[in-house]
Amino acid sequence: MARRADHTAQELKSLAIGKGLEIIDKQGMSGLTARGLAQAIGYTPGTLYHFFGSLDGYLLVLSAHILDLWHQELTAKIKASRRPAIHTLAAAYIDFALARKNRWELAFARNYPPDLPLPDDYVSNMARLLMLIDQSLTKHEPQADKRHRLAKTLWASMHGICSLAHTQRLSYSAGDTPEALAKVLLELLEQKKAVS
Amino acid sequence: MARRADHTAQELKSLAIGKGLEIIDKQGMSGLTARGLAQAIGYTPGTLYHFFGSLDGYLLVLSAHILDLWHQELTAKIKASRRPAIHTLAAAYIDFALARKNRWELAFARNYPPDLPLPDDYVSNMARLLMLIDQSLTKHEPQADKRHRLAKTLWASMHGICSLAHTQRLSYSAGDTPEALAKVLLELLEQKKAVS
DNA sequence: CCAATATTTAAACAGTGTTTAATTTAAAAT
DNA sequence: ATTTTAAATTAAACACTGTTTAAATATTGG
Repeated sequence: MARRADHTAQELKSLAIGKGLEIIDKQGMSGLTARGLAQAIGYTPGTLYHFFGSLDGYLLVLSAHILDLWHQELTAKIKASRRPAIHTLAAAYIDFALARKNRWELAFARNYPPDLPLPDDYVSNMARLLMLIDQSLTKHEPQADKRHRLAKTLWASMHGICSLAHTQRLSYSAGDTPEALAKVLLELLEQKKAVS
Repeated sequence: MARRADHTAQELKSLAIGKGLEIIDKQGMSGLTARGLAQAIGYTPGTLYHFFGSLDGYLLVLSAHILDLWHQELTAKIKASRRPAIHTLAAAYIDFALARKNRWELAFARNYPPDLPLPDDYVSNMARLLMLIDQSLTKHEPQADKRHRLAKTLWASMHGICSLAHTQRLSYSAGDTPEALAKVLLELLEQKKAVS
């Protein structure tokens, strides 16, 4: 058939994204299967493959959407807070990774086959998040190229802290919580300020 | 049967670990299946389940072995090098994560069901690696509890850098390689020294 | 030698992502 | 208005996965 006239191509994609987000929030990554998702939106797996190419293709579109939602939240939080943006961002990253770990796992930690190209939306939404960090570091590093690299380093470091927490590799003994480690990291950053 | 007398229980376990390492090096994680491994050592999947409980159980034993091998390498490298140990360790971590990415992925990045307890060997071997970092930081932070937390933070940061590189989320544009980011991280550490 | 226990296997179970070919529908062309 | 043409949809099968089961086989201790 051409489409069933129930939904346009765009409607169907939105439907799949919305329902997928719901499933992931409730059941985690392992609860999201091609058959399950297809049934939940009233279609069959073949239709998903027709529009998204593969389950990984679909997950990358969903990831881009998650990054977009989160970027909106973050900009609002930065505006609303009186703390330095870099502290707001660090706290928000940890909160996201722990409180919405299923979204975090999909958007930040999932591993895809290397030949599958990342969609433009995913790449640009990720770059936009990195820019938030970059902008919060103007006082620590005025030089643009150095600042950009510093932003990437801090982003990767926060990611590592949350990644180890997520995979149970961070023993919380002696109060070594993700928050505590992030504090150590930001203190290193502050001392840089004091020197330069 | 009781065992076939081909191998004792210990021999069979060693056989499975050795062959699994070989498979992972050559074919990556996706190449290591219960059926494939069983056939490669001349047994059937049930035997693996008898000794390891589950495939995840087996993979954790294999991970502990990988950590052990790598700890030996690192101690040798530190002894052989005249550079500060922390620099040797950072370079070695990146080298391991990139040049032997399949081993790194299994030992450091794989996610297990939260109810499955990590074997003692795995936990202690991981702690031993962390101790190497800790020991290399005595000049940066003489106070033991603070130093331990600093070690964890640096370890997590290096892990994050390699994790993002592994999952293709680190655009290498502008020369932002894992090595370059590690350099930024270590510079932050050096400036701490200058202050305290 | 027999009974108890440990090991091993074949087979089935319940799923997974994906591909195929056939079918249905809508839109475009005549 | 009718016939092409193309797109969307489905059911079914394919080729795997990890895991469980029950039966069969060996080895060990009595």
